[in-house]
Amino acid sequence: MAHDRNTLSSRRDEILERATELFVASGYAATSMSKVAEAVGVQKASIYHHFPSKEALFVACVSRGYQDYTAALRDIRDSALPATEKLSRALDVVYAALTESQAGRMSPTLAETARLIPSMGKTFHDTFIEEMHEAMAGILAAGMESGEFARLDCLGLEYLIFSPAVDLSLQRQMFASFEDLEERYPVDKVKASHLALLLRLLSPAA
Amino acid sequence: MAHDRNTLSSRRDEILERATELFVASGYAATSMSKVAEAVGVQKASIYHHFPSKEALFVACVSRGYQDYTAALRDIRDSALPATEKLSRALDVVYAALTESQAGRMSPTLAETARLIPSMGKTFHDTFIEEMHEAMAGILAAGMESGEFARLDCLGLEYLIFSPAVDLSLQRQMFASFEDLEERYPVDKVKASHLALLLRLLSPAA
DNA sequence: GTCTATACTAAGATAGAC
DNA sequence: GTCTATCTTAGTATAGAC
Repeated sequence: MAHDRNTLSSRRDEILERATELFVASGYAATSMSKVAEAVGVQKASIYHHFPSKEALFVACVSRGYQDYTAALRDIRDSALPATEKLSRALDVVYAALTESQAGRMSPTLAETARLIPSMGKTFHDTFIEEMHEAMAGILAAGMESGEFARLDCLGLEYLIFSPAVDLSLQRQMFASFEDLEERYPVDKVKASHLALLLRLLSPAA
Repeated sequence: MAHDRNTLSSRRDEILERATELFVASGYAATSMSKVAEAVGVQKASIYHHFPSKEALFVACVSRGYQDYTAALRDIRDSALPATEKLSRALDVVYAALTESQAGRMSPTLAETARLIPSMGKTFHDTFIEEMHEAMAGILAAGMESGEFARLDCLGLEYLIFSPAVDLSLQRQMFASFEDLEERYPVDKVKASHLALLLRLLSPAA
């Protein structure tokens, strides 16, 4: 909220960076404050000078990293593009957020942590899920209004749009150790197939 | 593989039952062997007489509970029903497996554990995901063959079928503490909307 | 703001009596 | 097969010097 004077400047940012890497790699429980300290190259007690608890550190790690994506989705919604183009670009953002970003690659950890730390779940829901769904709903509504999309039930429709990316993100993490990960869970192929099917479904011709 | 003489008979089964409840409620890391022992009403050392490690106990908990659903899906595939009816019943099974069963309600825990215990991930993938996808692929192929379904790209299609249920299961667990959980993430409504959209998408008329 | 040192707790697991 | 007792390790977090 105050200091973006330098890039990855302060010790605090350095801790967030290393801690995020560890949470992504090993999950919440298996990431100890000792390991974070070791990765940063300071003593454990120093971490506690910057963050009051492990929980607070984790929340801080998750909070950075989604804003860019929600903002990008809102920009698409507010653009003057054709609805099909909006949808295509929106899918790009959703898949990027869930499979490329560090926060997205924490999906299993996030899911598991959200219920154990209710405040975590609430924050994540309000600042990411709600934001993304709202922007996507706007894109769909505009397309239906203009006649570019068929008028369909939006409840299931939003699941058809978001869930494949969520599921793919999850499976890529769950089975990250598989040798044939990229053949079995290929982001670009799934996204392309997904988009084609959505456009067929949304086509007003039928 | 050997003993289904009585229902929930042995001490071993009792341990599995209580441990599963705890894993569902608190996740893997927060469920200690002490708590399992306490829930069963025995000493911790006794648990180790039945299971060599916490990891083995967890694997055993997950392994029981999915077989019924994969079998049910195969039965639907092998039935003589119309393709649309098969799909409808298949969705019932998928949503039940993911939102009603104890194993399904472990979805965040399972996701987080699968990558930390690669053997877990492999087992889960081979005995559940692969089985479910194979049966569903059979249902779709038969429908396309008979002309009841349009011939569509099966990669994205399988995501459109499974992922909404996966996502819903996940969110219901992540946000289980929300007061408006049932209004926000209603299983029956989502399932119905999901099915209607799938039938539209698969309609060969277009 | 970082260090050393340590308090405190609890985990997974084992030994050996009964 | 269950118990009591214990080993070993490691975690989160804090106190207080520098």
